[in-house]
Amino acid sequence: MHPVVRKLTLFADLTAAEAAALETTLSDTFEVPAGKFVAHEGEAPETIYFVLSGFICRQKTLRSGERQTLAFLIPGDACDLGITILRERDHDLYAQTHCRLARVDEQDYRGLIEEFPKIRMAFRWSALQESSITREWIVNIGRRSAISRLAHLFCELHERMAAVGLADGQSCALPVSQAELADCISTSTVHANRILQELRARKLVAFGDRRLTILDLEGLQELAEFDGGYLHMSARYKVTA
Amino acid sequence: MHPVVRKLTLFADLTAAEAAALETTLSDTFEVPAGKFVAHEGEAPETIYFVLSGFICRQKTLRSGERQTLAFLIPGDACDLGITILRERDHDLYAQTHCRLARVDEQDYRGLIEEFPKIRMAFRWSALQESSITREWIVNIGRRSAISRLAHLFCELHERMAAVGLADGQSCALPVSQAELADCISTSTVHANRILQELRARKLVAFGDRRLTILDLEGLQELAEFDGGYLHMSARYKVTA
DNA sequence: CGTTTGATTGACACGAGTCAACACCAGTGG
DNA sequence: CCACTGGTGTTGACTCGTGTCAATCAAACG
Repeated sequence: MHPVVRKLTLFADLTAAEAAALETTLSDTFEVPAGKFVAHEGEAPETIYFVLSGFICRQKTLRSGERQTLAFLIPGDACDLGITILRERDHDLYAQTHCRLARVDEQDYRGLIEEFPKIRMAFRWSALQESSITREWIVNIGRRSAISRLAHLFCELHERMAAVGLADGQSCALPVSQAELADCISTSTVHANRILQELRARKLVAFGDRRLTILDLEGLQELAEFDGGYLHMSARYKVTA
Repeated sequence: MHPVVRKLTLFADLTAAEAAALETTLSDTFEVPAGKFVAHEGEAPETIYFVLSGFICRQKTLRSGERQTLAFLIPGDACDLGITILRERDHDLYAQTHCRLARVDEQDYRGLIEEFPKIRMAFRWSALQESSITREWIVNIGRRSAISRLAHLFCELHERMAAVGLADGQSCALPVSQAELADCISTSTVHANRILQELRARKLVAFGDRRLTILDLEGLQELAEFDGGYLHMSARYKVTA
């Protein structure tokens, strides 16, 4: 199934017609090699992007050169709906891995959601979910210990990957270096390494070879104080009408 | 001028008809005493709120009882546009001060933005601004020292207050205890106190009596590495058509 | 007036950053 | 085929920013 269809299906069942229209709108795709920026802070946003495969990071870089990752965008995620009304981007989009993206211009997007209100609702849900995740990152970075932060990040990413069918049991792709994990949880690289070793030593996760495997989900969630409610992915939200 | 009109005017000049329609839609107002929760995590969101006066905080509380503030909502700010499609709120809304809010239900909001596309655009801008602020908080908490964090928070709040006409020169209301500042910048109360004293000693700000006064804006911004671009408030964005 | 809330201060502990070195591996070019 | 390179992971030693605990003080309040 198309990754974006799969994602939106978490909120609402789409008809064949809706899915087809969505795929048509997303037909202008392109690839980005790992390590490239898709867009830079300060640029004028021209189009909306959707992630079809690979990992995209939102991030900012400080004057000191330190980086802070703001979000992971995984296949199915929309990227900056509605942003075209802004004059400048406020952060960078970075291709963590080789990615395939779809480029959609505002007109086509508008046309799509006007014709299919359920798709509009689903995108609205997706945007609310992203806001919620961003807020949870504030809590994570602000109030949890480094080891809990990393545990929480792992819980979130695995749950999101699983939700769009990209997890293999308790394992999913996570093609991220330890330095990049550190940029997510706001620690130094060295400390991220030590924390990761601690998680391994506690037999909570295995991480390496660009994959994350959760060995003890309950233990990990307990350590992270993870409650997936903020992801708003429970089937209860489903709109079928 | 009505605070919400004032806020949206930062993005687009509203006609008299648009302003009037907006005010009509926002006519169902109510008050909340300081210290009360407007809404709790886990509740089903029924309506959208708008802040007419006072300060509202988004926040989450951890099991340990520690709190993390996620955002300040000041007069003119919309609160959770579109949230009614979610099953549960993912965080609390807390009245920092005595507040006057407007309650708008989804139908009325929908009607308003369908009739006035410019208002829809302006709310969209407002939502994008809030997302951007949330991301900047991640950078702030994650990558800046405690003193820079507090300086940055002060820069942001003053600029936002000034933008909606609620600053008196370099001074604005900031009815927040030091413990609450600590909840914003993710430090302990004790450390927030020491940091604040440091800012005072450096003659950068005066803070007390529920007011913030910036004594040296350049120095404060320098310390905070503050660049207001992320607020997307430059007049360049104005839509007059 | 007691009581309470918020601000302030000092002493001490500890989590996390920094710096530096080293191991490992995949390329890459001679 | 081997030396060289750069990126990534790992480790140890040391430093320092912040948290914690506890006490004191001021102002607000019933």
